[in-house]
Amino acid sequence: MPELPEVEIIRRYLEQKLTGRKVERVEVLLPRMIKWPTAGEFEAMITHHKITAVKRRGKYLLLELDHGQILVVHLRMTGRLKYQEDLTSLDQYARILFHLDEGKLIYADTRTLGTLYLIPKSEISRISGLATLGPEPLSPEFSLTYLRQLLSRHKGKIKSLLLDQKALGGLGNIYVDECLALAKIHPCTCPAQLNDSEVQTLYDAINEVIRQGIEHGGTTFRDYVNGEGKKGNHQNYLLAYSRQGQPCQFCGAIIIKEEVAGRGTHYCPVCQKLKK
DNA sequence: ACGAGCACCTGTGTGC
DNA sequence: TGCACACAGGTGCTCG
Repeated sequence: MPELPEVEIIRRYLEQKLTGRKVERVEVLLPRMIKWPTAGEFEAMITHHKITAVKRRGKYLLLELDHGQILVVHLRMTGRLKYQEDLTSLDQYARILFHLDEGKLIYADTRTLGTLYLIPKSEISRISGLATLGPEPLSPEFSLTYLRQLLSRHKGKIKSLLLDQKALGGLGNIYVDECLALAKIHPCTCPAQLNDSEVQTLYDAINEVIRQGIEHGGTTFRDYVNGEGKKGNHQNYLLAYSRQGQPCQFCGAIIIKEEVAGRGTHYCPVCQKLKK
């Protein structure tokens, strides 16, 4: 479900609500959500500890605790992390409950594909997806030079490169389609074929799409809600994603959907022509 | 190095 | 109405 903008929106809200809170009790309702350590150890090691910071890397949320352990959460497709004052309206798919000294933190997940870890800060690189995460849009590490080098080395399709978290941390299927639509690049384009001005356009598009996604509170189709349980607004601003059959905002041609890199892919066949 | 296929799960929308 | 099937904001594995 959530990509970088959605996770960042959740982080910002949870940071306000959770920083300084103490965990008084943990209830793991579905033990297989916990990848490390065991569910029992997970409960015991978090209990009685304070949350000192709420951070994010790519699509991972990192809740730092006062004893040097970090609660790492990846929401995958349908995970939700919500703060609420009490349990009067508990999510039907609640999988883990954190009872705090003030309020509750709920991990809910419909498809249960999400992953949670508790790991010492110094060993965080044992989570392979985190260790190999590439630079994020809007960060200093994501420079034009970096993107240019990335593109020159990759032999596959541009879409699969942008989805690769080792290349770039935080983009997912929605925002990749949006970046390519804004930059007017066909998803099957061979990255090395892009000229300097197209690379610059793509670079700006990636940053702009992510910036707007955050500004609009993320994109909600069905499951995504922010830390407060509310939907995002960016679905109202999309250029391509889920707009198949509707007119392109730039030229009026009909947006099409087909499979690229194993994912449903939406683009304008006129603006985003494949260069040969 | 890359793509394809599958696995992990559950819910929803579609067509018959 | 019921059933079967495709598909879904992600990632990691195997295989060729």
